[in-house]
Amino acid sequence: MARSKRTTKEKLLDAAEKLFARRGFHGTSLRDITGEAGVDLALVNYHFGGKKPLFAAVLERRGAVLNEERLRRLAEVRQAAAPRPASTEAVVGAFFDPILDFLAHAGPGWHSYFTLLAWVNNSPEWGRRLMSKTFNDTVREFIRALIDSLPGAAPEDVFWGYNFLTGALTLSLAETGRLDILSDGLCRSTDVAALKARLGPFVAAGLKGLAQRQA
Amino acid sequence: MARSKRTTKEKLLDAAEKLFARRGFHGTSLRDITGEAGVDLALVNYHFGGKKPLFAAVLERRGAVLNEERLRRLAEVRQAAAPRPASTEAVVGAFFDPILDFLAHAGPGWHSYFTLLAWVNNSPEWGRRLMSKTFNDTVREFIRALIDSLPGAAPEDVFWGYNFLTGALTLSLAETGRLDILSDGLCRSTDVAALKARLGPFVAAGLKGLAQRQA
DNA sequence: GTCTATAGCTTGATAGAC
DNA sequence: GTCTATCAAGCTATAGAC
Repeated sequence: MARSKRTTKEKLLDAAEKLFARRGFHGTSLRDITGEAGVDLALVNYHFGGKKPLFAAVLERRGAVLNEERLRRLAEVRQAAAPRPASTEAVVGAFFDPILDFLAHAGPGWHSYFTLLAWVNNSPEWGRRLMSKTFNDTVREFIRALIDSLPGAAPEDVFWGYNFLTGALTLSLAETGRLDILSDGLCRSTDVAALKARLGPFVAAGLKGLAQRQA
Repeated sequence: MARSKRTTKEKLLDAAEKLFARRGFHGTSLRDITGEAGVDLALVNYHFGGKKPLFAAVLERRGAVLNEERLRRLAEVRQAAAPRPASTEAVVGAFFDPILDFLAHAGPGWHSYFTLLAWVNNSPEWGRRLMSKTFNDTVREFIRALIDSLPGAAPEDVFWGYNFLTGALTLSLAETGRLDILSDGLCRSTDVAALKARLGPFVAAGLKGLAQRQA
């Protein structure tokens, strides 16, 4: 969609997404956002009713799309494996690949959204309420699929494994640039292909190792 | 140390640590901090020179202690394995255990510090500069040990593996409570023993899986 | 729907008495 | 070292013209 044809609401959502991702909720002012969007300050309250509702709207806008794509891919890998359960690798792929594919091919808006998601997921202040609201149903479905894929695994181990999995993902999405410094430029935190090649294998192996551990 | 014998500087560091961990840098005001500490507002500038230097001082106070303990344990596991390199499991343990042991036994200050570390590590705004300054030397030593423990692994894989490892750790340290909700109370994100039993096995298995992946 | 103007408050920082 | 008092700037939100 051309820049000029975006509505005021979309301009505000795009600008807020970008700036909240970089500096968090408290580090971004409505003046920053309306300045970036090129619209008047008062329109935030007209269209969204305040700063917090704007923040929530940013999170929800792409959340539904992401959930839908994830569930579509999960159904796909389940069907391909039926009547056996889908493999751990396939389930993990259905969870990560929508994000990694959007990141690689779907423009800067999705990029900022994922950085923001990383920020929210790690925030004691926002993480529990906002992440749960948008993602719980989908995530529970994936955890069920993971449990099915790991015969003999204790559910507790899979819940903890999901926690590690999402931590590994979200730090990668935050793209702090720390990987670049630590590796002296050998790795780049913006290299989605390198991430995609490694995140799945790491996590699938980790989950399997966890499932086999002695209690 | 008794509460009354703490110096003003220590009171400010303790209060800042607690509040920055909960709401981040921009979400915490100097009035919040001096109120929590029970000291006058103007003393932040007298003792630290401003809000940002106070934030940096909070991060550095316990960083040196953590680095020292980590390196001590790394030397220990290396010596125990010599002349062979220490195992992946042992290196990963030397990296995680100081944090998990401090978390379980060393009081609320360390607890807040680790939550803050999780926040900083995932922050595009602060992550690169502040984490690198305090932790790069130690982390590079651990990555060297991981490479030695994984014969045939490409260094790129180990750098990415370190990224996943620290992501899994820091999301766990953030204690967002999301795990509790997702698991309907079966797991608690504050359960350090449960975390300690699972994080090492998950990460060691993940690193080994990554090292064996086809290029 | 958009804009101007501003209310009402909080922020980080500091000058200066003690 | 500590405290009072205050400043200039920034903040969210809103009333009201257009």
